[in-house]
Amino acid sequence: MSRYSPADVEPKWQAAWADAGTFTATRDESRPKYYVLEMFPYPSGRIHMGHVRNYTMGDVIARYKISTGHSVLHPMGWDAFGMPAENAAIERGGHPKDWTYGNIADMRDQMKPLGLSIDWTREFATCDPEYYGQQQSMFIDFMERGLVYRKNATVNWDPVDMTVLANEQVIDGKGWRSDAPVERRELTQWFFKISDFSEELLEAIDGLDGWPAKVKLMQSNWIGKSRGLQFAFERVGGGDPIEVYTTRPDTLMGASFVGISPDHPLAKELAETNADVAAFRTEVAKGGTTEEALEKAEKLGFDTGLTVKHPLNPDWELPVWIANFILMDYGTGAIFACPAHDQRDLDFCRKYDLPVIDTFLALDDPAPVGAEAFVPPKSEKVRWVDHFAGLDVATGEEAIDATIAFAEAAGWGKGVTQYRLRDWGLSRQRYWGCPIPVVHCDTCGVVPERKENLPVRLPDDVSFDQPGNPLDRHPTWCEVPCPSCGKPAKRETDTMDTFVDSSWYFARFTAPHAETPTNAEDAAYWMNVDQYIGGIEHAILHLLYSRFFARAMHICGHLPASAIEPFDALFTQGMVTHEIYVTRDERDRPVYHLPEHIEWHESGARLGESGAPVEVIPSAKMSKSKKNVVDPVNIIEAYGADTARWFVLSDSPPERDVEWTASGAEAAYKHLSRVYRIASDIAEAPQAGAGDDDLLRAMHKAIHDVTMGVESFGFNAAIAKLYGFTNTLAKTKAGRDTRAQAMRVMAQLMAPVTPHLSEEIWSMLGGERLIANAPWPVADESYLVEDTVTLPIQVNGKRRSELTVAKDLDK
RNA sequence: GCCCGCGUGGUGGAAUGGUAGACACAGGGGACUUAAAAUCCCCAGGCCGAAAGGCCGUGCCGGUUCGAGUCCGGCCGCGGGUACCA
Repeated sequence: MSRYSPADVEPKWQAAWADAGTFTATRDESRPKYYVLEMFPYPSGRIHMGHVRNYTMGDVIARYKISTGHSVLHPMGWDAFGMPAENAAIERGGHPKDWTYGNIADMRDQMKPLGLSIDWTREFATCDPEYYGQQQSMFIDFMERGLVYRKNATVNWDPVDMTVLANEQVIDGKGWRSDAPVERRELTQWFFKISDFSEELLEAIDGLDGWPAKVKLMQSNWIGKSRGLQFAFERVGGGDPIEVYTTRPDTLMGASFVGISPDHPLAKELAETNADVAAFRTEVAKGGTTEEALEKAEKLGFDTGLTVKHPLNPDWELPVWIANFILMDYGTGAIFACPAHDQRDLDFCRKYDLPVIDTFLALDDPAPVGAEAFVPPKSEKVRWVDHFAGLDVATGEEAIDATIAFAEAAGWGKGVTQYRLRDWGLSRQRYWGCPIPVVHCDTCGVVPERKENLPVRLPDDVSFDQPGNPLDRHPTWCEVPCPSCGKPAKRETDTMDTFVDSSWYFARFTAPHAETPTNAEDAAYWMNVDQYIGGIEHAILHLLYSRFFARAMHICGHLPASAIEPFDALFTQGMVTHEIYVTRDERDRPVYHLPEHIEWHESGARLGESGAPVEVIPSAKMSKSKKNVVDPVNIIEAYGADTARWFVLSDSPPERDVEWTASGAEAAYKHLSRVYRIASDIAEAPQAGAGDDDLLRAMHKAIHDVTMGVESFGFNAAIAKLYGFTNTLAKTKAGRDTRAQAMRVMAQLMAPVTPHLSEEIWSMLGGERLIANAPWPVADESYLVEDTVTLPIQVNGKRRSELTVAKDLDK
């Protein structure tokens, strides 16, 4: 009997699939199509366990769908633009292009031994000019349809390096290289008008039946529809009134002050003549631009000395403050504060000794405000002590509606629907991205490049020896004739956010070599993606941008109306996590270390090289920056791809995070070896022996359970059933033919997960052609019916005994 | 801060509101072997008990229910996102 040897078996069957063209996707109108897609990888250079888990899941689905008669599209590509390539060029020299394409070649080499059912003829990278040229063409289409525009936006500014920083490059409010405190600065940037689609994107969430509820909820909250009251406070002593927006107009009688954003036009105007205002604006411009940084920053205020009149009582004057927690991007950039009913407002008023009007809404009687604000519940009834809108006892919702109606009737305010969703800023002041195909002309203004001049290619001759965007410093690349008037003009040097690249790649896979972004027939046949699989970390941005892009592409004629929701079903796999190992450098900044460089001693974890003690941080998402990554290549070399595939699916439910530990791969290998050994024994057994109903019953149960598992992403449960079926098959006294039949079914049920081993067993036991093309087995229902049922006997909800009875009492 | 998840033996986990811990890993015991590896068999939530059996047990506190790991409310801990990481 031969030993199971993946090193011999796996390449053999990969060659057989390639010869047979088993995974080449073909448009075949006679068969139902199935498009399965995993979120494509960033070419970091090494595949990791998260990739193996992600692509194995997609592969299980793809292979299962092939065996159930579908024409399957299962492509792979590379999300190849982005910062790490530039960082590599800065740190180690070389060119981002060489680094990226080298990484792609390396990763492809690591991925192919996994035996994935990928149609490699459709592979592309987003940094291929053939891809980003089509993207530039669509950008121009979007411009023509008013889906793109320019406006000012805030960026992280490193005042020492004189460059824009990504949020990731801001560490504790300081630039990662310069260590200088970061400032917020306004810059003219390109935007997609995703906010025009707020309502549509929100409403359509309801129809996404194949999406996880949590993702739909996150997207809804992100779009953040709210109804509120917009009205103006008249200035005492004249001047432009201050427009405010509030979602809690029912608290208007508790107003304490009017607050404006530091970026509000009035604040900017005051800063021109008042040095203190200017100094305050500079002070609060410190720090990064993330919502988290803004929310967590100390709440700071500045009294402008201006006052406004309360809309319901002209004698009631409120002070106007500039406050750093008010965002210019949301609402009107101005609010009124009600300390009695909002904790943040209360904290602010206590800090700056502003008036606090005692509770005028209460569950029972009005009570003086202490340290905690009473937030009126939206759905519970509350006594409305002030009767200005004709209310007595009402819910918050009713009070809000009544106040809006009251204001509208009186003519001093109007109900307004607001969305939290902001337009998508796509400008990046970086080299390694898709160039924005426009030209700045002194005469004609901003002019799109002519389509016949696309792609606008990135120049190869750039240097990364100084901070900032090398395109800005390029001596000739920027100098172009105006596409409109032909006079000398300047090319746009901003490149696109890499989210643009990943917002339509799924459509490009349907016709990766087309001369236009998509091809109508191919898009009509293959779209939508039937099953999309990827990490939960993309629940909001990538998926929302893709939903927007599909709509914009439809408007421009690049996708059919049926494809505006491009992903029929979404599965968010959990992440592969690992402990993080850290030491500190001389400036007490963290230095991360790979797991393979750590040694474990009695005293704890130590660095292998120096023996320095290592701080162990609890398991978190595997990431390059934290270096808590494990290389699957070692496992594939030691045990084979099938073992790695089996292992990543067997131990944890696919939607949950899994912490990688070294143990387990060995066990998976032992199990696959055992299955192979049992199959070999059967193949060599004499042609004799009786049938066995128990074995057939177990076989049909396994078909049923595994099919259910594969269809519902219960891969770990399906594998547990296969363990059980293996135990049954190992112990059975059934004859050779029945055992062979059962083992062929076992091979088929395992084939989506362990395709190489399954092919080997299939051929060993007389299966015809390739198992990859064999039709999926169907469970015979008559074998699934149990004759008896066991009933628990419970007394007061506690199990006391059990009773086994025949199901059919007549028997 | 805000939004969204998750929390079950030593470990990964299983369990349409109905016998908690399937299936594995690690561990213990045994068989085979000159020996080891490999393989096969058995044990195994905690506590008490020789056993039969009993009590406790799904992060914590409370609630709904004949019955809660599962549903509801409030905490605690961990993770993801937070618009320039991808």
